[in-house]
This record gives sequence, structure tokens and C-alpha cells, in this order.
Amino acid sequence: MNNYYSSNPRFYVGIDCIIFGFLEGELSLLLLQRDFEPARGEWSLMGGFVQEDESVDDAAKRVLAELTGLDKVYMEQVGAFGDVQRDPGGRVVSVAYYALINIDEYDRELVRQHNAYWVNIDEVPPLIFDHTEMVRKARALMRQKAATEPIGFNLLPKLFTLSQLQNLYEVIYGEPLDKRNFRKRVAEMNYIEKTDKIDKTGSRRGAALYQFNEKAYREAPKFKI
Amino acid sequence: MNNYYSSNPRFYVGIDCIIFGFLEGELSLLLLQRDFEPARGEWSLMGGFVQEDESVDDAAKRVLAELTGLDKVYMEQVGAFGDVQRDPGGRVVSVAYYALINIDEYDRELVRQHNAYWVNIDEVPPLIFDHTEMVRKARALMRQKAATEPIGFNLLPKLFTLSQLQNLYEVIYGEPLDKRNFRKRVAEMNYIEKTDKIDKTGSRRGAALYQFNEKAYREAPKFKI
DNA sequence: TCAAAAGTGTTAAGTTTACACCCATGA
DNA sequence: TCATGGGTGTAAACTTAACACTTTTGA
Repeated sequence: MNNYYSSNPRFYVGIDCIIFGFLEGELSLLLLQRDFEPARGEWSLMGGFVQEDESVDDAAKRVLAELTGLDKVYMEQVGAFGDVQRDPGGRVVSVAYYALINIDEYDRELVRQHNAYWVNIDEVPPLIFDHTEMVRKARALMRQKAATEPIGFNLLPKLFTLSQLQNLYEVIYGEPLDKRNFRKRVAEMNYIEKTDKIDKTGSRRGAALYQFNEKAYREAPKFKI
Repeated sequence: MNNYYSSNPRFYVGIDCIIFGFLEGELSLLLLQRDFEPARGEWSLMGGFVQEDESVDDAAKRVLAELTGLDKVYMEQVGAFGDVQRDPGGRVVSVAYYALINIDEYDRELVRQHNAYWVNIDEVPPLIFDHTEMVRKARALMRQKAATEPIGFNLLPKLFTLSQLQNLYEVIYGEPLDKRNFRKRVAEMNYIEKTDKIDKTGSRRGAALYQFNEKAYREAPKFKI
């Protein structure tokens, strides 16, 4: 390490994960009730620390995997949070990421071990440190992204009905959408493909199951719901 | 420091500033030709390191002030850059910020001392480390923000003509705008106020000078250019 | 008198919104 | 047979885009 750099202080670099899931028609976050200090017993985001041999992005993936058992998850950086006093346990600069996970696939046992629970996005309890602000920023960023890129499919099973998809976007935007206008727009996106499968669990009549074709999207990447 | 935290490594936390200016009708960045190691002689963003007693945001303001002499500048965080090998001089997690400065107000002597120069945004030379990626992200973020919030005024003098304003948005968006449509939209924003002053430097006829009224904007914050 | 930038409205095209009924099925 | 969610089209309102000429004045 050269002289110029080594005159500067060093910091713990933390990771915090805002983990979105779409559960029973509601947008939820996976939150921990901390069983360790500081702030034992309070609610927080899943977190961890960047290690020497990993990038910050890789650390975020690792921390998410520690809680959910999942890899190859859609994640996006929310930003760095660096107030001097943000963590009473010590000076930590933390980088927040949001993740969109498929609620059917995560490891429930790991989640139980971490004392983590799904909480409706509109009923998030007070969180430690600046985690509430991280959630607010993550939600705004996710909403914005979801409007212009097809990231919502990460929250759904591979096959989904149009009612599920509409429901998802309604909870992301926090407002109802018109069914006919919604379906009109979906019909224009050729990469949202109708399959010949029918979902019979949601209604007597049954609803057509659709899938997102990522390759087709890359060829005609127009998206706006 | 408690035991849990201290088992983790610590890192230098750097700051890099993408400094936008609007100079002679062009969008430019203030770049340094480094006169220190590593990468002496190459082009880079203005940077520095977070210190013990300052937040990351405050460090960014300090680093910007070191180069420009300015405070109270519009700055926004671009994100944290944390690849293991991003800086060959050592492991540094860097947080990038963009700044919008008024080209008439910065301290030219400080800039000279730092060996910094204004470079057209479309003619940015290869930059060290991941600075090119930082610039790319900052530009996309700034463009996006400029479309929905009135941040462009930070790049203009207090009094400006509509031609200057249109020119600014043309270089931000990288595309020409229709003069009549542009002026129609400006006319709808009551917080962009016509003054009784005339600019005679840009044309024989003279152009009305306008000002941005921030208080009026906060009362009716509709913006879209 | 003319070059150069300032200033000014209208129309067509495209997009978005609002809206209500029939269908298929299992219980 | 009926309750439930699935599925379908049109018209009005609004927004955006395209477009060309007159004004002023200093050199």
C-alpha cells in the first residue's frame, strides 16, 4: 500500500438487503428480528460485512444467499449510507441492495434460523439505524425500475396468470389498474407469452398461464406497464 | 468496538466526483490529469477519501470544495463501486457523486493547481480505474433526474435566456428540442419567471432574461421538459 | 439593408383513460 | 343455478409532435 492511501482511515463496509417478495397478493419484505447486538430484539434488514476477497456486489449476493439459500437473484444497488453515527455499534459505511425473490423458492429453514419474517410493505415496523430510509429509497427505486423494465417477473413463478401479474403491478405502484387497459398493454408485449396451460386454482373457469420470454424481450425491449 | 464487528476487515472508502458544467453551450466535465501515483499522467475524476469524523456525503462535499472552492452545490450520489481490483493502488470502495456547478462561480486558481480541465461530455478521454463507468452512470442518472426535477438551473447563471435553457436541455438529452414546444412548456411553469432584464450579448435584438423561483416551485412542483 | 437570434399558434397524430358486459365452471 | 374470477372493444379526452413566419436591431 502506498503512502498516499495509507494516511487515510479505513472503515467496515456493511451490506444491507431489502428483500422483496410477492406473497398472497401482497408485496412484502423479509425482515429480521435481531438476536444479536447491537439492537438485539429490534427489526432490521438482513445485513453483513464486505470481506477482503469479494467485491461489494458479491458480498451482497452472499449475504442474500445466507438468508435465503438463493443465488442468481435479481439485485440492484440502492446506494451507500455513510452517516458518522448511523450505527451506534461502530463506524460502518453500508451499501444497500434490493432483491426480488420468487417466494416459492427460498429456503424456509434458513429464514427460520435467522429469525426472519415476511412483512407487508405497508406495515413495516420501525427498523434499526437508517434501515427505514433504505427501505423507502429501495421501494422508490424498484417502482421506478418496474415501470420501465420487466423486473416484476422475478417476483412471480415461471407461469403466472394475467390477474396475478396485474395484482403484482398494483401493489408495486400502490394503485389499482384498469383490467382492460392492462391486458391491452400486455398483449402488445410479444415476449409475455400465453402458454397452453391453465391455472384452475384461482377460479372455477380457469385462467390462461403466461410466461416471460427473456430472449424475445432482448430482441424487442419495449416495456411499459 | 464490539466483537462481532471487529472480526471483519476494514477498507479505504473513496469519493469520486463527476462534476458537470455548462460551458459555451456544451455540457462538460471537470477532469484531472493526475500528478500523483498511482496512474500519474492519466485522466481521472476528482477524488479523495472519507475521514473518520465526516459522513460520506460530507466527504463528497469536501472533495468537491477542494477542487472548486464551492459549497452548497447540488450533488447526488451515483453509487458505490466495490470491485476487488478496481484500484490497482489498493483495495478502495469508492462512492461516486455527481455535482452540477455554475461555471461562472468556481475557483479557477484551485482548478489550475489541481491540473484540472473542462472536457466536453462527448469527448471524455479514457479514464483510470472504473471512472468511465462512473461517468456513464452519472450521466444517465442526471439525464433522468433533469427530466423530472428542475436541477438544470444549477448549471446556469441566476438569470438566463430561454435559448440558453433550451440549449442546456438539448445537451443534457443529446437531442434537439422544438423551440415552440419548449417555450410552451416553460410558459406553463410559473416558477420560471420572466424578469424585465434583457440579455444583449447573445443577439442584436436581445432576449428576455428569466429566473428560477425555487419557492414558487415548491408550491407547485410540476416539472417536465 | 441584412444577418442573426428572439419570439409566437395551430393542427394532426398518438396515447391514455374511462367504462360494462358476457363467459366458463365447480360447488 | 349461481357465485366467482376470466376475458373482451370502443370512444372521448388529453398529450405530444410537427411545422414557418415575423420581429428587432446593430453592424
